[in-house]
Formats: sequence, structure tokens, C-alpha cells
Amino acid sequence: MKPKGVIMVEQAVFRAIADPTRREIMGLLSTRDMNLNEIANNFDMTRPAVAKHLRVLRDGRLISVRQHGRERIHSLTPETLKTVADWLSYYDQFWDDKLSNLKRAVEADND
Amino acid sequence: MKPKGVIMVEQAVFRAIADPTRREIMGLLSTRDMNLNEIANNFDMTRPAVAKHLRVLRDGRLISVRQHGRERIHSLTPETLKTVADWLSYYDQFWDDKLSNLKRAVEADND
DNA sequence: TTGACATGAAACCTCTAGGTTTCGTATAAA
DNA sequence: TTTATACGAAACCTAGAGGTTTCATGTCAA
Repeated sequence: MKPKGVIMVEQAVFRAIADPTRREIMGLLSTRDMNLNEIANNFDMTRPAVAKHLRVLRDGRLISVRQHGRERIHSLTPETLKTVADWLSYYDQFWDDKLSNLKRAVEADND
Repeated sequence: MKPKGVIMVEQAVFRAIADPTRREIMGLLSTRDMNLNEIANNFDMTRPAVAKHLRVLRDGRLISVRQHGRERIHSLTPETLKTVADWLSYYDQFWDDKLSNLKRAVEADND
């Protein structure tokens, strides 16, 4: 029985990673933390547009923000991607039994 | 240098899995092949609506269809999810070094 | 051959995603 | 204390996503 909150968070993650711009932002933030302007400089769109993408990423818990003076520093919180990995792992059995079995074994070991 | 086709296919996959109804359809088809009516019976929406979702899943190469008389049998092609797994694997390093290293080792072994 | 069934296709509707421009405000710097 | 900077918020626009109803067509079954 999955509680509703879990479902909605899961959906927010899938929604967040669905957009190519947002995945690109994640790639940027995987190298270093950045404020809004730094992120926006990498795209051919206005700053408010990028800010909206960041909002969606935040809703999906894929990034976090800390205030630093007048800047807002964004950093990646990639642990949230485990949600996707968990979903994916169910389908692993269909395309790579060897790997998925091993992966499950390791995960069990980690608990 | 990723060719454009790859990018677009990748985007089609991410788009396909972004919708909860479509992920549920994938879950259904992971148990057995089904025709349109069988799939649609599991949802509180009209058959044409479900047919549209199937179209998106086909665009993302996540399902395939074969004609059988007047029916169209849909089956899951989960190998396509490797696209997502590959994308995810880059972020593995940030949340589980032990597992991701092992995973990479196994994948290299499989090539 | 006639009727029921499985589906595709098209026209339409509504809402939202993704973008823009404009303006206001807090902070830093001169 | 001005002035420039970094940003949020709001109003707006457009295309497309996700749904509906209606109708046409090929196939199976009686």
C-alpha cells in the first residue's frame, strides 16, 4: 500500500526528468553548484524560463537551494533519482537477468 | 557526438515514462501481452484515450504491436529502458559508489 | 450475408507546460 | 547614498497533452 505522498513525489520526479532542458541543468549541477544566472547563461532562453525549470526540479526534490546574500545557490540532490532506479529495477529482469540479480544482491547487502 | 536520432529517441522514452497512466500500462504489459480493449478495461477513461497513450509508448519504442486478425496485440519491449538506465548510471556515482562501481564492472563484462 | 466486435481516425475541448515581457525588491558595491 | 546586481512574481501568449464523442472500416461469427 503505497501512501499518496510517495506516489506524488514519484510523479514529480518523473515529470522533472521528462524535459531535456531540465536534464541538462542536472548535468550542469553535477559538476558544481551554481546560481540562477550561471545556469541561465548556458541556455538560449530567458532567465525566468530557467527559473521555472528550477522550480520543477525542486518540486521533484532533484535540486536544493540555499540563499547566499542576494544569490540562490542550486545544488543537485541526486539521491532522489533512486526513485527512478527503483522503478527501473523491476524491468531489469526483462533485459538483463545477470546484472539485475547481482544488483539486487548488492542492494540487499547494503540494507 | 550524439547523432540527432539518438537524442530524439531518448527524449521519446523520457516523455513516454513521464505519464503515470503509461507507466501503469507498462506494468500491465509486463505480466502478459494484451489487446487494446483488455488494456483499456483497466482504466477509467475511454478507449481512444488509452490508444493515444499506446501511441506515445510506441513512439518511445517501449511497446511493440502485432496484428492478429482484428485485434492488435501489444507487448512490452523493456530493453528500451536501457536508455534511461544509461542516463541514470551517470548519477549513480553520487549516491552509491559501491553499487555503481560493481554495476559498471558487470556491464563491461557483458560487452 | 448479416450483425457484432476491435480498432483507427478525425474533430473538438480544456488545461497546462513552457516560454515571454514587465515590474518590484533585497542585497552588494561604488 | 546611489547605483548596479540577482532574483521573485505576475500577467500574458501559444502549442501541445490528454481527454471526449462520433463515425468509418476490416474481421469474425452466426
